[in-house]
This record gives sequence, structure tokens and C-alpha cells, in this order.
Amino acid sequence: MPELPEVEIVKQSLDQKIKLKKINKVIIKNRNLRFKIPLKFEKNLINKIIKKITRFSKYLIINFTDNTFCIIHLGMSGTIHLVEESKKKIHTNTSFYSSQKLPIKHNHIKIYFHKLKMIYNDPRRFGFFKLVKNKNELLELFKNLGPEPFSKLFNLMYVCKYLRGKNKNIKNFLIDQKFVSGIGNIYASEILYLCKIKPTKRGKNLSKKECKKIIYFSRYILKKSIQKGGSTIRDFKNVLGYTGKFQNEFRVYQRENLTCPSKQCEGIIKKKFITNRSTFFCSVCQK
DNA sequence: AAGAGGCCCTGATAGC
DNA sequence: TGCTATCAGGGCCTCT
Repeated sequence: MPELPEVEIVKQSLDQKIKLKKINKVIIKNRNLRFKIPLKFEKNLINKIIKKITRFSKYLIINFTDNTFCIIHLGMSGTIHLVEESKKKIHTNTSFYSSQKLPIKHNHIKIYFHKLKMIYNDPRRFGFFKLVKNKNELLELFKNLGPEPFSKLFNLMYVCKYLRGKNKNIKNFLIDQKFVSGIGNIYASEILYLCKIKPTKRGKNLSKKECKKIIYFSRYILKKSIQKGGSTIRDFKNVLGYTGKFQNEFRVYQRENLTCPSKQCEGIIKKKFITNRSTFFCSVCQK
């Protein structure tokens, strides 16, 4: 469930470890990710040198020195692992399998550098890798995505205007990447809790003050989560490595039937399916 | 055109 | 024990 903060953590660690490295070899075990990996993929990557790793929304972008790019999306279960050539794992990302041990199944892509390899693991195969020829093609791919919460474009006028007259509920707006990009199902519940807004409230019924809160707390939650190394859900091995800590600070997510954490409130956290996605909220203090 | 819902996929878990 | 059903959720696609 990598949302913006988790992808940001992966980006930061990847950038540290593989910047300026040259790709020596690529091995694909399974091409059937969200988008089928073309046969020429390996050949196209060989000898490319990594300039830097950047991120937009939930997308990792490997920038090569020849001004081409490789976009990586982790889908819901994708993880990236870096392994020293001695087969000893030196680093893992933060989402599903923050185990010291490398997962055995579903290691679909292996990219080899000098004394280091990068492994892409993704049991559910909702993620993808895509090579991009130039900056224009990159912009084209992202053109339908709304601004990130941190962007100046995600401002009061934009939010009010976007929600005006809309019947759709605010929770679905928060996870709608055309409205704002980077927020997923977990953080949407957390943001609305801090805003004290009911997830089912229709866009058109939000006051200006509430729109302001949406902006403020979207930024607040994502920033806080990045500071804590993101959230690690279902970390069943629970060992060393780059395990996120923000899941310990969830106020409502997966806290059904617990009391509302707000001091003045004695409500009980409820779970409700909103368009097939679990949503958590306090029915007393969220209006 | 807005919005709802289906679908892709595997693994963990619950219930019988 | 082994079976089946349910849930997890990002994003694309179709249908109304």
C-alpha cells in the first residue's frame, strides 16, 4: 500500500545507494506486471547510468544520464530490495516485506550494478516498470494527475473550485489522483479524521474553512509520515531494516471499535465501505 | 459528464 | 486437514 510517503522513503534510500551506478545486466523472471514488460526492455537498460532518483505522486522516476527515464510504480504490493553481490542484503524498502530475508517468491525483475543488485518483488503484480524516451513523454504520462498536496497549485481556490457543485463524497475525492495525487486509502481516513470531516460528506457541502483544513492536514499527515519513515502494514516479520513507524500513529485506520483518540470525544471508531474501500472515522466528532 | 463499480492479482485469515 | 470465502487496495476501464 505504498502511498506518497512510502514511495518517498524508497526514493530517498534508492537515490543514496544507486546514484551514478551503471546497469550491467537485467534479468526478468516474469513480464506480466500491470503492463507487460517488452522484450527489448533489458537491452534498452544495459549500460545506462543513473543520474538520480526522483518521485512524482506514487511514481518513482529513475533519471538516466542520457536523459531517458524509467518509471516504477509499486502498485499495492511492490517492494524494492538492494542486495550486495555477496548475497547479503543491505537494505530493503518499507512497505510489505520489511524482513531481513529477501522474499523467495515473486522476485520479477533483477537489475545488476557493480557489486550490487536491485530486486523488484511484487506478489500481486499491480506495479509496473516503464521506459520513457524523454521529458515530453514523461510529462504526457503525468498530465492527468492532479497536483501533489505539497504543491502551490493545491491551494484554497483550486480545492473550492474543484469541489463546487460536486456530489461525490470527500473521501473519494482525496483518493482521486486527478484531484490530488499521492493520497491513498489509508491516509485519506487519517486526513479526514484530523479535519473532523465525515468521509461521506459531499464535495459541494464543504465550507471554505473545511477546504482549508483538507489542504492543511493533507500536508501535515504526509509530512509526518515521511518523517516517521512511512507506514508499514502487515509487517509480519517485524525485524530490522527500514520499517516505517507511522502506522503506530494511526488515529482511525484499522482501529474499528476503539474509542476516538480525541480528548474531548467519547465516540467509537467506525468502519464503513465507501465504494468498496474500507474507510475509518469517528461518527461523533467528524461532521 | 460525473460517478459508481468491476477487474487485474496473490496471500493472509476466518470459518466450517 | 483442507476447502471456500473474504479482504487487502492503486489505477485503469466500462457502463449508466
